[in-house]
Amino acid sequence: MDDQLSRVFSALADPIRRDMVARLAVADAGVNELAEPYDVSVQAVSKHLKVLEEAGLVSRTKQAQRRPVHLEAEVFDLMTKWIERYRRQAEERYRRLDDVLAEMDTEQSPTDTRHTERGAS
Amino acid sequence: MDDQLSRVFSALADPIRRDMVARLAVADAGVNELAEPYDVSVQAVSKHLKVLEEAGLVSRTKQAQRRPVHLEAEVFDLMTKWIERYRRQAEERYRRLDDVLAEMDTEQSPTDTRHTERGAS
DNA sequence: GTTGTCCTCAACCGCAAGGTTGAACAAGGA
DNA sequence: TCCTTGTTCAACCTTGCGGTTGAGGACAAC
Repeated sequence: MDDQLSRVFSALADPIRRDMVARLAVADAGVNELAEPYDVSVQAVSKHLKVLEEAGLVSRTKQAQRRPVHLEAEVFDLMTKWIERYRRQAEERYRRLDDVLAEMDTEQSPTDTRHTERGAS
Repeated sequence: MDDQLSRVFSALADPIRRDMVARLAVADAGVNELAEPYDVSVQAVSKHLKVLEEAGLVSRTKQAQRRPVHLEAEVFDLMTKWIERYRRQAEERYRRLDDVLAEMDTEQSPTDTRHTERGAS
């Protein structure tokens, strides 16, 4: 858990933290406000926020005695880049494999053995 | 750690597992082959693969006594969708905020810059 | 058969993560 | 001043994760 990518993925592995990110995408919020929907203590939520902050996903600005939490969307790019890189690489592999198979089947009927694409929801 | 999204994020939070995914994007591989570069036992790597498999990121096909590991790229879409959704939402917020600020600038004197908080709604 | 290779299962260990409660701190309001 | 609100810190507990070693199962080669 040393590099940023690990911290970001790890931070988003928790359902509560993902939900907090989802809500912070709509509007900034204080800790109490954030803690309200969940069945855990405010201190637990404060810990979750610390994790998100250390991952670079949120920032807290001191404002009076409140500490509004703000979503930092830039870190998302880090993940997206990582994901897209290897997904594209894998898809490229399949494409090449399909080419090879197609070449082997030049005399035969062109059966499409391509992998299912973009299924999940 | 019940839903798939949590499993995927959690699986990719580990540097070794991310590296295995990176290598599997290039070519399928056996467990020993995968374990070779790392300074851990083969059993540990086997456990890592189990985590990746339960996250739906890889599949293992029985082939003789070997069990080649294959990367399943579809699950990446699950993450990308989640990430893009909230990033877009956050960016939309900033865009609207900028519009509001621009509107305030056009209607008021540009010396009024003390109110810079990015408040909710 | 026996051996060797590849892999997984089981039991264990150390440590960090996520939860709790109780106390403390900072700042506004009475 | 004292009280209330919002938040964090500290200590603790339990669970799960990543690592180990040792044993065992499946299959190819001999």
